[in-house]
Amino acid sequence: MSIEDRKVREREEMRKLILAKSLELFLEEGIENVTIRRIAEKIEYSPATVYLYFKDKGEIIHALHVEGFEKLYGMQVSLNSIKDPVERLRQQGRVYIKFALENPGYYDLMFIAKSIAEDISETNLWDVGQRSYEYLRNNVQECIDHGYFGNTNLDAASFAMWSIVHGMVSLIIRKRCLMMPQDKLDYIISEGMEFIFKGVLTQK
Amino acid sequence: MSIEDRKVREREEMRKLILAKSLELFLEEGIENVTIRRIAEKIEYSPATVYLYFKDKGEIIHALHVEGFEKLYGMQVSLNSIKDPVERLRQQGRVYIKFALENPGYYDLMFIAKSIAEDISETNLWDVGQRSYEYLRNNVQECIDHGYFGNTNLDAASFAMWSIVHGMVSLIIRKRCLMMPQDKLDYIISEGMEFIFKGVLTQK
Amino acid sequence: MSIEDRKVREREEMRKLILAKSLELFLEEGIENVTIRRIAEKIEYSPATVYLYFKDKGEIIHALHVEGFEKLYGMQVSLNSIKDPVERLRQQGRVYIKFALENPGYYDLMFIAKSIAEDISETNLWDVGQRSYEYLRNNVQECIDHGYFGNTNLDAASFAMWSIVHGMVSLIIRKRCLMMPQDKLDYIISEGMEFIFKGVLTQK
Amino acid sequence: MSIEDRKVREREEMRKLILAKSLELFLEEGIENVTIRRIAEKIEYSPATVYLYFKDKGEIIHALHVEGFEKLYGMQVSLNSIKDPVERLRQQGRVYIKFALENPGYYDLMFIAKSIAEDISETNLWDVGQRSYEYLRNNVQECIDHGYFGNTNLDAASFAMWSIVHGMVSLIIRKRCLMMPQDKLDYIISEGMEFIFKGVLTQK
DNA sequence: CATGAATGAGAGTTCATTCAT
DNA sequence: GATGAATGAACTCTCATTCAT
Repeated sequence: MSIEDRKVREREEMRKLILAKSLELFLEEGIENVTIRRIAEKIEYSPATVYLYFKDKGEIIHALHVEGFEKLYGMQVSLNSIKDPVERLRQQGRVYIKFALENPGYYDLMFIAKSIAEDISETNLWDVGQRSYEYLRNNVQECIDHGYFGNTNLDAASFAMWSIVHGMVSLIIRKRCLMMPQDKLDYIISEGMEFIFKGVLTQK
Repeated sequence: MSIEDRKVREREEMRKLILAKSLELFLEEGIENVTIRRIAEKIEYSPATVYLYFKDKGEIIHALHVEGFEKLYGMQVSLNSIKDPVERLRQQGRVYIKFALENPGYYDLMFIAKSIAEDISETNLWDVGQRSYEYLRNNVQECIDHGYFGNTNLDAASFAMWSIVHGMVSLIIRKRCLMMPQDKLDYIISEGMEFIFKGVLTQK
Repeated sequence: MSIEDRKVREREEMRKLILAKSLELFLEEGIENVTIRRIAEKIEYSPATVYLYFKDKGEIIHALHVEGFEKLYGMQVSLNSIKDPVERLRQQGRVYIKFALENPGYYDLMFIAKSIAEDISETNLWDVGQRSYEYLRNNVQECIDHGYFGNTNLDAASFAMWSIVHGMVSLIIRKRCLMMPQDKLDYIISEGMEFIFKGVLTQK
Repeated sequence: MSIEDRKVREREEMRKLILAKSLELFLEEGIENVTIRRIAEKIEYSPATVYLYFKDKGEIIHALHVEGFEKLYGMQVSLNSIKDPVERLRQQGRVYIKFALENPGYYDLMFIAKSIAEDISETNLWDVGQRSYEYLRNNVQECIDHGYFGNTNLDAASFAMWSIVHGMVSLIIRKRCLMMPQDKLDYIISEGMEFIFKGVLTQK
């Protein structure tokens, strides 16, 4: 039994290694420019070896996708303990941005990259992504229930809240903010968030 | 003279045809998957013919880029006549979204696509893109001058306003909103915008 | 009649222009890297125009070939007035080297370039080249008749004399002498020639 | 171990096959007309396979270059045992000609072909070629030291000796001697060499 | 398990050449 | 006479993928 265990474990470690290095490459080179060859080089195995662990390039991307969504969801639920729905929503925004800027490779794959999008509807991939949106939506509902946000439509408010954070991080990740003072980006982000937040909160 | 005129016109039309079809391809296949060969197929000419009108693939992308920014800027300045800076800003948001959703190919290239970003800083390409951001920033400044937006930092507010519209359209263009009722997207967008807008306006 | 004359003359001038510029290109870029496009650019006409004056690239090369041989032969016969066959041979060598180093484009084409060689046997191209060799051979025969060169075989001596000059200039033209002091090349050449010449002359 | 050995051997054999066939092509078609595709066809593999053994076309040419110079140098040093510098020089000439006519592909690449020449000075490629010339130069110096060759300049004599052999073989390799009786070429060469040699030796 | 070897397909690009105007 | 437009064929090189070992 223990031999088999070890093999399973080793196999799992190899998969993780491949995924980790692939993610690095995605970020460095852009998703379309990542080749099996380059991944193989990075893990210091032959290209053929990669195929022993993943059916093809698509499967690697898919796996990273799932990982990313799980990581994000994990960060989200860690805020469950915050009772006040408004404060929790604020922190949700903060944590979302944190996740994106600390894991731009994952974020790119999950919310920006193109080639993936088509497959999402075909596979059950979105299920796992869906959870995060539901989570946000529930949070917004709670805020509404507590009397904040005026009489806003739930979906509209949820989408708006998602859009503001996604807008910020995706502009940064895709390098459309190079004209801004890079050392003040953190400040601009949090002030901007607060600017939006203060506004939507005061709605009666 | 008219013969020469015709030739110039035909040449210009061919360039436009190539650009138009290229843009379609960018949207359908993603920027990295657009090849000279595919463009040639789409316009029903040989690959070599494309090179008679554009030096290389980069020039095609660059041309589309410039076109897109000019189109957007044109739509922006068309709102100059609106006196009230707040109303103008609101309409700016609306027109930005309209541009993006009606020209997803251009928008993708300009604000989402990856491979382009690096070259932007090198060429004077960004100059023309810069204008649009400056335009927004000036509009926000005017709003602040008129006493709206409280004591918000200019850059933070500008970035936030840009982020909200970019967030919305980029999530839609990159197909991350497929779980939402597609027929209600327009409603969700405008309600969402209004939700944000009402909030930021009331700030003292 | 004079109109036709003018046309013929103009045509001839155009051919000369094409040939001259082609020759420049051969030298600069290497014979294989000369393209009709580049020739066209240099004469500031369209590529199609070149085809009005020459059937194809091969014909241009062929024409230059003939020109070159005629030029060389002209320089050779200009030494006819020298009575002493030995002195005449010495000057022949000098003039051959002079021709090669002053017209490296022609020389390359005539005696070094590859792609030409095959066609030589097929066409009557060699006839004109042949003359020059015959000329040398006759000169050597005269020297032998005058008692120089000992009892050497005519063909062997002729070939040797040709080889020494060809060896020198072809090593230089094809850049195999870059390790030598370039400013002393002229000296090395003439001293080397004299070294050989003095030797062969003294043979009884 | 023997499996690995075999693989190394097979790899080496493949490299040799590619080099050998490339050399044939250089000779047949001229260096500019040798394409990866043609090489691939000749070895009956796909073009991509060639890239498994050589980084690019340049590397193939470079490898052949080095091989050629080493082969020639090897033949030169094999004459070290000859004590008499004059006799050694005579044999040097003979062996140089032998090398060239038995390995016209190598020789062409090393001393005639064009496109290579430029790179020579840039890389350390010439170092290895340089040796051969130094070898000749030293031999000439020895002859001078022994009182032969009169008061000739060292460089002039060396260059002349090199030119005579290079002239002969390059005229033959580049097919400029088709008008001579091909079956007597060997005789013409050796008689011609002797004609020159006898002469330069008798100089006091 | 790991891989070296191999390849078909396809990328961007350039060329000599033709032809209608 | 001159040319703009067009193209088929060829180029170098890279990639995802397979398979025998």
